[in-house]
Amino acid sequence: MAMKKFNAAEAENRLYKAWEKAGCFTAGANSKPGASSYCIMIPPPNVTGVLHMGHAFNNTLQDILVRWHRMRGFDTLWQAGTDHAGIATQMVVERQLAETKQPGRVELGREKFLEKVWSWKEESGGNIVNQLKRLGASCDWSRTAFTMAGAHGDTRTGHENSPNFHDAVIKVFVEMFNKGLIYRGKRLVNWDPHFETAISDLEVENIEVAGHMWHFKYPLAGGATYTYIEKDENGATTLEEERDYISIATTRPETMLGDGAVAVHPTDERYAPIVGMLCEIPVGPQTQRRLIPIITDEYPDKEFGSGAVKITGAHDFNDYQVAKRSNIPMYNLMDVKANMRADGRPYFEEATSAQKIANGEESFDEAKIALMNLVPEEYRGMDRFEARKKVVADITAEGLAVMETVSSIDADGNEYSESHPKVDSKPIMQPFGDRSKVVIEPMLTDQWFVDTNKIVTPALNAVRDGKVKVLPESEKKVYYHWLENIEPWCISRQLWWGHQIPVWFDEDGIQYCAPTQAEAQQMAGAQVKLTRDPDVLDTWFSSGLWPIGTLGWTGDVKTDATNDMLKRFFPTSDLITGSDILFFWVARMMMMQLAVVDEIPFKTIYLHGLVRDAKGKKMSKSTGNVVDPLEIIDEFGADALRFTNASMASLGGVLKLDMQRIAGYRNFGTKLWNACSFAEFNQAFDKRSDSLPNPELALNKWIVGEVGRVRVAVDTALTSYRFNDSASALYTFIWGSVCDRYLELSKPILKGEHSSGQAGRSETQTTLAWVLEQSMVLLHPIMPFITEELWGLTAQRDKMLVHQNWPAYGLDLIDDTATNEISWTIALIDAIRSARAQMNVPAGAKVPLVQVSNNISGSSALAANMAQIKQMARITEVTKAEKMPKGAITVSAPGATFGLPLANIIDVAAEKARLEKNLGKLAKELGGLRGRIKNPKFASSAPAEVLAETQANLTAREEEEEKILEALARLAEIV
RNA sequence: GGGCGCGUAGCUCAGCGGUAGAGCACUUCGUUGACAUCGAAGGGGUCACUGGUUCGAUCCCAGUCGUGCCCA
Repeated sequence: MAMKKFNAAEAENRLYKAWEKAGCFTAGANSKPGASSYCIMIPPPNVTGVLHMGHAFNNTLQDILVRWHRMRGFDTLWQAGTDHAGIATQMVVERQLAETKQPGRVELGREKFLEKVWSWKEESGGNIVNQLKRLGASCDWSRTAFTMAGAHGDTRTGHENSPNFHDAVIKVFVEMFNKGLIYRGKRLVNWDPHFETAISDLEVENIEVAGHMWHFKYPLAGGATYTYIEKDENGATTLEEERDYISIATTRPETMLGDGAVAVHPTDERYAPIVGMLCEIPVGPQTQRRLIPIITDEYPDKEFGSGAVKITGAHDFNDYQVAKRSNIPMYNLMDVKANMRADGRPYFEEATSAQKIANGEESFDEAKIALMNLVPEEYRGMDRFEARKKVVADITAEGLAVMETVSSIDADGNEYSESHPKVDSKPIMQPFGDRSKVVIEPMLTDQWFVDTNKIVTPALNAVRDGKVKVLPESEKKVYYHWLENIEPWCISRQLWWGHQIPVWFDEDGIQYCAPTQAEAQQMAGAQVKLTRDPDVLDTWFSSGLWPIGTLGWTGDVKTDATNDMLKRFFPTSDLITGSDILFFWVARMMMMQLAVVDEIPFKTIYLHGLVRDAKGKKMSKSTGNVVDPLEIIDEFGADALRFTNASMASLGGVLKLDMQRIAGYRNFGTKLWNACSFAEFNQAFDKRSDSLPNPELALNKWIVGEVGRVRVAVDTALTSYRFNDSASALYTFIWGSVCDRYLELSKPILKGEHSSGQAGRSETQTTLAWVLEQSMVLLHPIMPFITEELWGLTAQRDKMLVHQNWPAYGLDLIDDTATNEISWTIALIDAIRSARAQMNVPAGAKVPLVQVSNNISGSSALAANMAQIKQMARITEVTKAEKMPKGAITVSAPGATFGLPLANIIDVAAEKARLEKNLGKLAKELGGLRGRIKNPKFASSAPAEVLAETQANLTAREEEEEKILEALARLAEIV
């Protein structure tokens, strides 16, 4: 059978289908009786997702581990699935409705809109799954789970066998609610005005943008004045003036309308005289200016701005804390679109109430404050950024902006001064929604929270105690830091696509939490009118239950006790994911699993960084450096991409994707292919055997030992998650040991030009086939396609390679005598080749070799490998001589000296240069070695084996030096 | 500002107390029946800097400089 070139595009598709058809990836496939289980939960990609390099990298590592375990006979499950991606999916479907000129979400209403989402999911939800298949991912797709499975309207397409995630999520919510782990409250949250929903702080990106800091005067009430004194470090007065105002600095003037106080630091002497007084917010109708108190708080930084801070509890996280501490009312100024509120009573009435509250003449509570709209009429309904401009303009027009005088020189060269409002241009950190990209508004709203403080401890302890291992270890610190400072988790989202919160309110706002409306009704009583909370749960709340949810956990003790999958695969084994979602997902899974079933979800967490471009830049659409893994697969094949991923995956390493490297690993696949083609041509596979070869020839014994060595190297590497080490061990072995050495050395034997004759040829064929088959086996987890194809093409097989048993042999296969013989042979060939090249002997020219001295083992190595040495070093014949012939150049091998008589072609100067160069290198090494040996402290402190090794090294180097010196002396004779 | 990490060959990266490694790039040579997606032979490194620990430091410790990420 002639082997054509490997056609990745065709073969990958065909092989993947064959694996799937044969059920190779289903849970437990290829497991040995009584095997331990091994399970990886795929980090569920967004159902809206398209495969990017991060997925490709991450899933390659998972697939390597999964295939490796499966071949080793573990009861293996790689659990597949996607998450419903609340915001992203709602966004996609809304955009599609707009593009196709269909009625929008609000017009459709909740029920109809969700139908649209489900039908979108049916059509497009499987894209990412198909893309993962192209990578070769050997997930159990028959178990594909979905975090919205079982929810109202589920069409059960693309996740036909998914456990009912909805029921599980609701069950957990109700249980946690009943245990007091979930509560509802009015809190300041990150509000996304585009999607009109709360988002978690993890979904906010803080980006530095060019901003401004305005300085305004808040006049003191009743025209009060005080002496404002500024001092330098030495206490000397630098400024003293009478003021009737307090100066504040802000980057957000529009929020002044909602100010509840001005705060200064308790130790700030400048403002001590006016603490406790009232000052006026310098905006809004002049007849209705609100007065707010000047309070003290630790928060203001005396050095920053004027040292006085306006406090807007409803629109700033720091102010919120200050307001809470001092019981300052927090007036919400904006609506869900972050426009200035247009609801409520006329401003006059609201402001009057607010003033009474500030004066302590009127009591207030949260609900009352929430209803109040302190936006003056002329600002109502305005966009927040427009409102900012207007506030600045109005205050400046009124003369209440802090002014500064700037001196300039006019066109005629005359100096003049101008007064401007003081505005500092400076970079400020602004929060943006990671999906919407709009500026996030801190908003005071009613939301549901998980009281994370109550469930965080077990998650911390599991890692502290080592029950859960984190790799690389440095990530543990990040994990601790976040969990030790954990904030309540806002889990409600004002969206429609998601698990609707199972809480009903009666007309008094009493909460009834139950799995169904009927049960809630029962709790409330039949006559009570109930309304369900319209909000849905954060997607991460459901993906936080991924490990138990995908395995069909129900929360019913009896049912779960009979759940075979749960028993076999939970807790799972390894979790592999990007370190960027350590908090989003990993930490939450830890907390949730421990809170719900009191077990760790996985034993090892392997975290990796972001895949970057070749120069280390983040891939982004705006930079235009995004690499599409599918295009890479089209061009180089999935195996090349996978091998690249594996070799990048050093623990904690930076991932820089370089196309040249991918091409190199594509070539590596071709190299193995060609080696098999060579073996095929030499009928090696006709002589294949399933048993371990037991050859006579040192060459074959040697390579068998090398196979043992590489198997140990691969397993050691994978056991410690050092994917790069396993890739490089295989690369060096297959390309270096097998192709460059073994194949070349086997050629004379296979061609019948070797003294071992037919017997040698036969055992070499058998060994060659075995070596290549073992290469396919060991390489299969990283390069599944080309190895499976070779496996199928080179012989009739009982099983596909994907289910071939992983070998157990090891270093016991190494035969030291054979290894020495082959090392010696290779050393001699290399030495001759090197000398030839440096002497400019034409590559094709064959020359004789003279043996001047050789020890016993060297002699037998020479005899046994004569044919190989002749061919590979281009030698005509080997003769013996007592003395180095005149004009010969010296070539040495361990324990032996040879000469290449090149009298006619030798370039004395070149040879002298070559020898002196070698001498120079040796001198450096000898210097170091001798220095160490001579140092008495080295002898007394270094371990014996190091001592012996150093001594042996020195002896060998000295011998070499002697040979070179002799050679130089002979060279001198010629001249 | 706080936390974490990284500075090793032209480039991208391994290594990590005991003689500096790989791939790519580069130079020279090569149609030897697996392979030019190849082969052979080479050049190229005070392992960022400064101190310290040690018989011995690229590796451990401290500091400096540069650089990246995360959180304020």
